[in-house]
Amino acid sequence: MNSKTDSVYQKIYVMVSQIPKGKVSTYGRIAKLVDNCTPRMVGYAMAALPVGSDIPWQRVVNSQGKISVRAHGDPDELQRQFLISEGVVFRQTGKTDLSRFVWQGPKNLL
DNA sequence: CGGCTGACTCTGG
DNA sequence: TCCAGAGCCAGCC
Repeated sequence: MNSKTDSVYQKIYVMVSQIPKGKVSTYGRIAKLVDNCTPRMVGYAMAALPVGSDIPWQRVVNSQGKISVRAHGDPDELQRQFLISEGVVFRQTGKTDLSRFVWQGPKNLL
């Protein structure tokens, strides 16, 4: 991986792409997986994604296990539908069970 | 080079 | 449990 040619955003996109179906991850967790990255950077990187991108941005939620509302792009309810169709269960509070669906990271694959 | 933008997290009340 | 404020940094004009 040429991290020198890849921007921080690109690293984030690659990391998000590693999230398996039926699992979710948080901005903060992705940030810890990516070197020199902060939770905001992850959010900003997602915000820069075009609609219908190859990146499973839908599997990224905030630390509360809830879907963050965005100004542009796909609506939050669409993101919720995507996760539900993947097997992720949402509580009536609008939050998902992170202790059950959160992606522990690539180390789990090693 | 300077200013604007933005899908967050943490802490305290 | 919910709400407000502060900290934070890469991209793109």
